[in-house]
Amino acid sequence: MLNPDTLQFVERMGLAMERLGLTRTFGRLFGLLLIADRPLSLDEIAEQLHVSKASVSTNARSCEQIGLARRVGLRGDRRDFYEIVPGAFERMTRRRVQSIHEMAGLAAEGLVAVGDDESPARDRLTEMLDFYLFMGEQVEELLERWREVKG
Amino acid sequence: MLNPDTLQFVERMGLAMERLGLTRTFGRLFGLLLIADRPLSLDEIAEQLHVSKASVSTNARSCEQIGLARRVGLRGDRRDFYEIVPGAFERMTRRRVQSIHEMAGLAAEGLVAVGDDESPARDRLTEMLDFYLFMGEQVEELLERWREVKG
DNA sequence: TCGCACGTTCAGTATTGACTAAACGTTCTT
DNA sequence: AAGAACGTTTAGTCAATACTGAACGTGCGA
Repeated sequence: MLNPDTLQFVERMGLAMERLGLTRTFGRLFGLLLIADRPLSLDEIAEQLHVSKASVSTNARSCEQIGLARRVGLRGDRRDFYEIVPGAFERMTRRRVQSIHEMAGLAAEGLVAVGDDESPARDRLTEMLDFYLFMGEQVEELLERWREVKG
Repeated sequence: MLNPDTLQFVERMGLAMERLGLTRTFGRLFGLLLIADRPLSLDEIAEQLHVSKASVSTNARSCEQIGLARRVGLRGDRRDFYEIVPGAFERMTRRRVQSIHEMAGLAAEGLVAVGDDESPARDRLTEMLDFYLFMGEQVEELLERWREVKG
């Protein structure tokens, strides 16, 4: 059973993830794995979260595919156990950097669409392109620096 | 009428925004205002986007409240016209930096929940806290730098 | 003062999508 | 070989929510 503090942590992680465009259950799963002191099986997760095993199965797998969690085996047990991978947060952030690059790409597309003539639209799109190119590049650098120190 | 390129731009912006947790119509509205060479009225937007004026009204207002667009008046016209505010992308990014700080806060909360004993969970949460503190601080600095150069 | 133009709001609708229960396939165990 | 334990898949349900049409309030203009 989870104590009140961890329970609140799990719940808040659910809400936070929801705000990031993911689902609440996914966030809760991620939070649960974070505060677990050992890898958890599907049934354990389902019980703690009060959701069906089917839901846990899909969510855990997508969590794995995104690169935030991984399956591990425990000797003498043929169940799948899940745990958070080291550097999961870095991974998560890299995913978000993708959207920065996407915005830069969109800006370039927009510049083509508005043509070469000077216009407020062109100015805005130029600002957009500059901003996201700058941000994309710099955040990548931040991740590099982090990796050097901690990785 | 919109040419095919701008139409595609608007549509892709809709999809991109959707991926960021906002709605498609909101994204399309934002995209339309971006490539417009003058402020647009509610009816104009509704016509271009093929959505009801009611939907445009709410979306445009939320766009304004977020700080991405603003209303402007045109002489001899009592309609509301909307345009993108300068620095809208910076604003948008600042909103996303919020979630970084939130994650740092969650990590701190998690550390309290797991207690002082050494454990994998504690290690993970410590890594989480360090990472998001680092990122939050550094990205703020990036925005400062951008503002110095461009703002 | 009426009528019109405009923006907002509200109830209703439709769509999306996450979750559940049950069936299924597979792999161990006895 | 039969049965149990697991994970996955799928059809179906349910809730959330964005959008629509219509009514409403407001202020301008004739």
